Amino acid sequence: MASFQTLPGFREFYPDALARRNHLFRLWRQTAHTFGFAEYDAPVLEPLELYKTKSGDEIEGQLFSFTDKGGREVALRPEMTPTVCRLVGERANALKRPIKWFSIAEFYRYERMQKGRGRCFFQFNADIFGEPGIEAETELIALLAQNLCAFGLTEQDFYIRLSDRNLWFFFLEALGFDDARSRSLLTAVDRFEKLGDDAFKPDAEQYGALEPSKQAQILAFLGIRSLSALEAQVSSLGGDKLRARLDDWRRLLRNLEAMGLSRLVEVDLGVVRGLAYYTGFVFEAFDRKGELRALAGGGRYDNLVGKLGYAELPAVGFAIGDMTFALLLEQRGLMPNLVQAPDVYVVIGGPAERLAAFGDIQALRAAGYRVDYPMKELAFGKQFKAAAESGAKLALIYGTDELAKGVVKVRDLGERSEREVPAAQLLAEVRAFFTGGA
RNA sequence: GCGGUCAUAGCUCAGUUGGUUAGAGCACCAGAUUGUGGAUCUGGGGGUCGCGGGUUCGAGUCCCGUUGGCCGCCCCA
Repeated sequence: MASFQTLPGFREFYPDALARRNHLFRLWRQTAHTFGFAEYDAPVLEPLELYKTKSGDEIEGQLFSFTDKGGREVALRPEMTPTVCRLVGERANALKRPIKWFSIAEFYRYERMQKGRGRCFFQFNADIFGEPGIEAETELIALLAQNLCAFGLTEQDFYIRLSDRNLWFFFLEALGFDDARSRSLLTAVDRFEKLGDDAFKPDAEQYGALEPSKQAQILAFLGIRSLSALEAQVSSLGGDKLRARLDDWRRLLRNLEAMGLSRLVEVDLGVVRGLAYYTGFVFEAFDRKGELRALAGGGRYDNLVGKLGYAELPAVGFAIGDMTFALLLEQRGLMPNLVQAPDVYVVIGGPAERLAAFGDIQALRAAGYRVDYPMKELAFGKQFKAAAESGAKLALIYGTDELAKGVVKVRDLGERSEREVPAAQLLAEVRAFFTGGA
């Protein structure tokens, strides 16, 4: 046996696996269209600098990057956000607002394999550009929810945690921290769920120990799980920025409630989402059981288009990864059986009958029916077996008798009934079966 | 990058204290079966036991290395 292996972390899609993948893509694409998002695509290979500009030089260690034959430093795309920012930035003045775009694409990261994470994966990405208000967040959170619900997932299977980096900064400012210290504390907040109090150690080492009362306030803020608790804690601090931001929260949650999404969305200020190019609301979808890594994540990133050298343009976006999502669907028994069955299987008596059948086979295929037939001469018994195994609804029988009479025998494989149809009426008969039937 | 664990047919696995030519089920192919159904029976193909080295009269089995999978840590845009 040849000894070529698939590269580590890469995936092959045999027909059954590709059928499952396509099932995800089909519903995601369909859902995005119902929300009025337009699909785009872009290069798999980009200048390395694009990602360094967005995420910093350290990012290179996690990229598939190399120097091409023209001496260019390039990388396989690890995410879509910088690319879509470039696409929009280039034509920002010519695009109708709001700009609502989505894509389904493959990404590459040079990382260690883990459950729900490989070196290549697909993501559904959706972004709205040009809308600074919470209307954009409303639309995207609704799209995220529907993109999961479309598969039969409910509030028992997943939920969306909603947080806000602005609110955190305003809050920490009100507690008397400057911007740098606030960032450090946010890192601690981000890790608190995993590390507990140890999460604050790096901050304390750099800036000195945190006053216990302030840490208590931060932890209380982190623990907020409802709008009313949020209002209570913010009102005690006062401050115009906080009050205005709280109003954004009220309006966003009211929108989501009106859309019937309250059960799916939870206030959770523990979500800050790692590398901080986010500038406002952030949200992540998780499975309810908490067994899997994040299903989806996103948020507002108003500075990124400008940072890449274009005119400032507000933006919100999120992505859903295919691996964790497929795991969840399979766990919940929501991955349908996706066998590709023909509509019609043709049973052929011999070489002369085969030639007669070919004309009809082509005509039926041209009319849009899935038609299959045995490639070799086979006994009738075997052909009917093959017809049954294929999953076809209908068998067409071309035998010596039928040919002599100028008819085709049409057998309903479900009901095990059959009748003879004049050859000229075959297409009409098949059409009647599939439109009138079921 | 670090740690744990595993690797025998396309898949799931068995393989005795190291002992002839490495097995089963499923799947695949063919026949029984040249005019009617997913069954059954019979037969067949498919393995340098992940790869390399070592110990031994003898290694799928023991030892070392390596590659890869899985799980976790770091990271997670």
